[in-house]
Amino acid sequence: MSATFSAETLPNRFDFAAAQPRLIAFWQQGGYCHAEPDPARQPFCIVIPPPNVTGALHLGHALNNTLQDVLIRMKRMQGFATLWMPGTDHAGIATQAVVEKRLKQEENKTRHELGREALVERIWQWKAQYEARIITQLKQMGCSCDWQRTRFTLDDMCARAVRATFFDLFRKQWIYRGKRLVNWDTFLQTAVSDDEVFQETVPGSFWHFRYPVIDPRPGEPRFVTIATTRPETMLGDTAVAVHPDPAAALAETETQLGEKLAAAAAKEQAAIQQQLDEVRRRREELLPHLELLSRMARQGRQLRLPLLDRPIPLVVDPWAKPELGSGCVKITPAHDPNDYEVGQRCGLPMINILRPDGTLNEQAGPYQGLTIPAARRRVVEELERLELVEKVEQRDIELPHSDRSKTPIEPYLADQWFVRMDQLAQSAIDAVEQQRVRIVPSRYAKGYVDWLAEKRDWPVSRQLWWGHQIPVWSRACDDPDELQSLVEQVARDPATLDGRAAWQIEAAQSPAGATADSSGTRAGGTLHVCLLPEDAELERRFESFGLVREPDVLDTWFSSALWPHSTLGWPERTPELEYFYPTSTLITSRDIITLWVARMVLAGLNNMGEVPFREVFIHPKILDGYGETMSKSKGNGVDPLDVIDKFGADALRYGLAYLTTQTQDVRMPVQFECPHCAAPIEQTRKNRELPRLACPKCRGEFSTQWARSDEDRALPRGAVISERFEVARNFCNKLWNASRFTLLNLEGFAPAVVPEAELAFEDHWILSRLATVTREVTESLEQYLYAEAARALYDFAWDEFCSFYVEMLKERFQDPARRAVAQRVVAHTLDTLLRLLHPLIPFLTEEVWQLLGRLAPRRGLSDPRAAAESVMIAAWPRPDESRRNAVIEAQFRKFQAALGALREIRSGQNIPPQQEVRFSIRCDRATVELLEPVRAYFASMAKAQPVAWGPEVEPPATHAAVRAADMDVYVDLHGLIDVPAEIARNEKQRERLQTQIRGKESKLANASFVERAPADVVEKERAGLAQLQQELAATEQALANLRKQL
RNA sequence: GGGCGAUUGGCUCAGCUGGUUAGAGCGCCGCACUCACAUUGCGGAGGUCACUGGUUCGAAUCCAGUAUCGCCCA
Repeated sequence: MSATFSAETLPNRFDFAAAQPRLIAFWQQGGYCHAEPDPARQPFCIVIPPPNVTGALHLGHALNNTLQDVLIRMKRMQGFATLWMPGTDHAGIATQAVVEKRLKQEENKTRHELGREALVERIWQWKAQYEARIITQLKQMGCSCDWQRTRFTLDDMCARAVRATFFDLFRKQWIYRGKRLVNWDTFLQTAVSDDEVFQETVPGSFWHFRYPVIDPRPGEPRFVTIATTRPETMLGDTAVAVHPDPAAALAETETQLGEKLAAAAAKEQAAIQQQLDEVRRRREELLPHLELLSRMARQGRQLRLPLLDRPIPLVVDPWAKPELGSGCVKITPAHDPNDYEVGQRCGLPMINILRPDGTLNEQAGPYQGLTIPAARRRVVEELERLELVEKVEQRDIELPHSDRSKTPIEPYLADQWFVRMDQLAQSAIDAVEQQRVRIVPSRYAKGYVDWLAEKRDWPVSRQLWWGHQIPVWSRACDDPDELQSLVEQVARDPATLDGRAAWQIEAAQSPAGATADSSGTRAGGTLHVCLLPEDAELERRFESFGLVREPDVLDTWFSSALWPHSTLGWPERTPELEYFYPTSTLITSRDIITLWVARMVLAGLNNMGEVPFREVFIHPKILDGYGETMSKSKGNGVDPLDVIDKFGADALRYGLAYLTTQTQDVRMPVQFECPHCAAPIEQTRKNRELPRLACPKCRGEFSTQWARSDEDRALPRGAVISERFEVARNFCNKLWNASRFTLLNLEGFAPAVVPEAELAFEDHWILSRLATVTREVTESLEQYLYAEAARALYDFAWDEFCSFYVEMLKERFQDPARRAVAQRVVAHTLDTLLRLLHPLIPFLTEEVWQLLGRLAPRRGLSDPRAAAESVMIAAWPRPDESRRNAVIEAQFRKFQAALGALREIRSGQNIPPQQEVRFSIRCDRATVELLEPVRAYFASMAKAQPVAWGPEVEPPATHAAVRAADMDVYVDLHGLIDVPAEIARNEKQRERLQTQIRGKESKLANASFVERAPADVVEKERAGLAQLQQELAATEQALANLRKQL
């Protein structure tokens, strides 16, 4: 092992590509990431938001996991028993969708052709592939998860927790089955939740149809007109509604519009006035007609549904808006959410006309078997033939689409399992309102509480094959006696008696809420049995009773909701669960506060009786340069591995943390990188969708993620990266080189206690600054202020440690008398800086830590001791308050100001860098005291030799002057002066001073300012003014002198 | 329609509880490669802090409204 380094053995760039895999292995070998319950220490635990196995991780995940790792690494260094629980999510619908899509593309098969078992097998293969990739990505980012504990939401451990939870809720009757209108994805043939639906405006038609009145009486209309955007749904109509009191409704609308008009801005008034006129016109022309229809409805009059010739009632319901369309509305309870509610209120039958695959069923009569678009065309054609089409309008329609398949959603009446939310939601609201769970930033608590307060029952069944199959076996019995005997049989089964099985009865639908096919009256009901253990024999026994297992699986969020306790072993009371639960912090992005965070809280409270985590930190989202969210489907996604390849994992992490402020989303312009010449090519909305691009620099062609054809795929791939990481990469490199310089100068290092008296001025300064930065960084990270921590370290490491302290060391290292102390202080300073930076840039800091350990295995100022074998387990620095010294820091700022003045003059006078200048400073005695010890640094840092300093210093005959921090710095320009340049510089200076003086003068001329502002503020202004006036006089003098030399 | 957030130099962002000459990085201009680092150093130019009112002696900062953008919920 070499004990010294040379410039040859230490490269001048940090070779992250070589270091990363080596250090990952080193950490793994050390077992530093593994956590066991340890009663001697405090626990600190984070569960990872499990990335879903649909695809690889993108930059958003990189951000999310970086923030977790930063916190985990700091807490580990602070001495907590630290567990970061990793894992992935099966993401039922999303993953099944991608595998099905691929099956269709590559083999032109549907899942039904393949069969349940084979499809699930394929999805497992997909999962294995992506889980491995995700974990590789996390490891390469440096995530210090406890990999031994890696979980998957569909593994046996999670499955037990899911089953136990479902069983518990079922037994409490908090889970039930019911018919509900669901968002049906006809492509995937499953219900999707409201959260998986997005609205999209598409051009469509608005058809006005006439339905004949049955046996109209004299004076009554022969037809009622309704309008629809979905003509085929008329086959499922079970009523037409009219408002119960159209006059009142119109009056109400008119009042509202009147108020709006009075309050509206001028440019909006015309539009509102037009609406108002329209309402008034309607009251004139349409109201009598609507009132007639309303009376007819109350008399129980009926209409004839065309095409199917079914009599349907005219009903009254406030859903029919007199101010819109004809004022009447067709009611299709089984295929429209609003109509469903009307159906419930009016006790209408609900006729389902759809099959799961989106074709029409037997209820559609002659249209049976047609797809929705075909049925729509036929219905319109035939109504036209019957002359029942009044008119067709073209208009834009907001249509719900499935987020998963991107196809239109059909509202559809289906059996679904629900979790009753009233009590569960309330418990989760209380937890946040009572601050047992603290959400940071706190503004996000509002959305959480508002969402839960709706207490909408949670539909948890999904018509999928990939997921936790619902552990319920059911049998419908029309005959009440048969049901009774079945119940008795189940109730006396040993499994029921010993609590492994539970049952409930779903009453047969009453006619009002009846299903479409309820032709006969079912007086019985359906028995549901839930089995707790996964036990084939038990299942067979219950199946022998005629019970059939529910084919549906559970919503993915059902298993994710259990994540904080299921991963720790629940329902078993494992030592891990006892020790680490409740976990400490959850770090996630805002879009899943309701979907996931809220559900974890209520599930944790239900299962554990305790919240799942104490704090939730909500971090920003990463947007591209256009402010759009990044996603692979848009083509603006960035793969963290591409960033790691180009800039290194540390740069990725540091860059992300640097951008994590409390209020802003992260905007990150994205570039392609030409694989031929490495030129960055700005990504645009246009080029990001192309399969191949040509580099504008070298003309070379390359492929993108969209490459499909063999020809495109043969081209080299252009990575998608962001130059925003350059800043972080440069910072890492700067730090590497400062470390390199230190290492190259530590030869002969001998640890020893450094007495206060031996410390140089700059040592006191850097140690004071170090103590301050230590405190700032610790406090910032503990409050999730990542950007602040990163900035504090950036500024300290670059502008103070590198630009001043290391520069000053150059001088000291040449002096054998001062060398040893300098070595001890810099070793200690670097040591502390590495520890502070380690959570952000683990690789570089570990690499340097190891190198430093070879030269300075024992280090420290007051108590030199052996360094930890890895910085990862070194103690987190504690701010040494006794080192903080405001006087020293103020003095140092004076030195910096003097140096700045010299550099400014040098640059303004175009003095060549090699040319030494002589200077003097007029200043008070105290300043002389501090300048004396730093005398030598003026030569090394500004190539300037001090001639004199003190109160009596007079400027040389030919000079340039700068006033800074109560000092007049004079550079002797004898033989060097560029008079016009100096005049220009002074004129600019004069102008600046005059502006500032005018500002202060007018402020002080304001009587109320002088009277009402605090005395110290006024005094400060006066002093400032005097100062400026003095500077101005000096500048004027200098200008006069210079002009004489022209 | 409701809620939340944003709007600061060409770009990306700081600026906490009102008093600063409004800062940083990138980009730009000038100078400099011999001793840690050109992924660097030194200097410089560039902003009436979206708009309109209000509070105040004083507003980028507090309040109200407007506009634009983004997200969430209907």
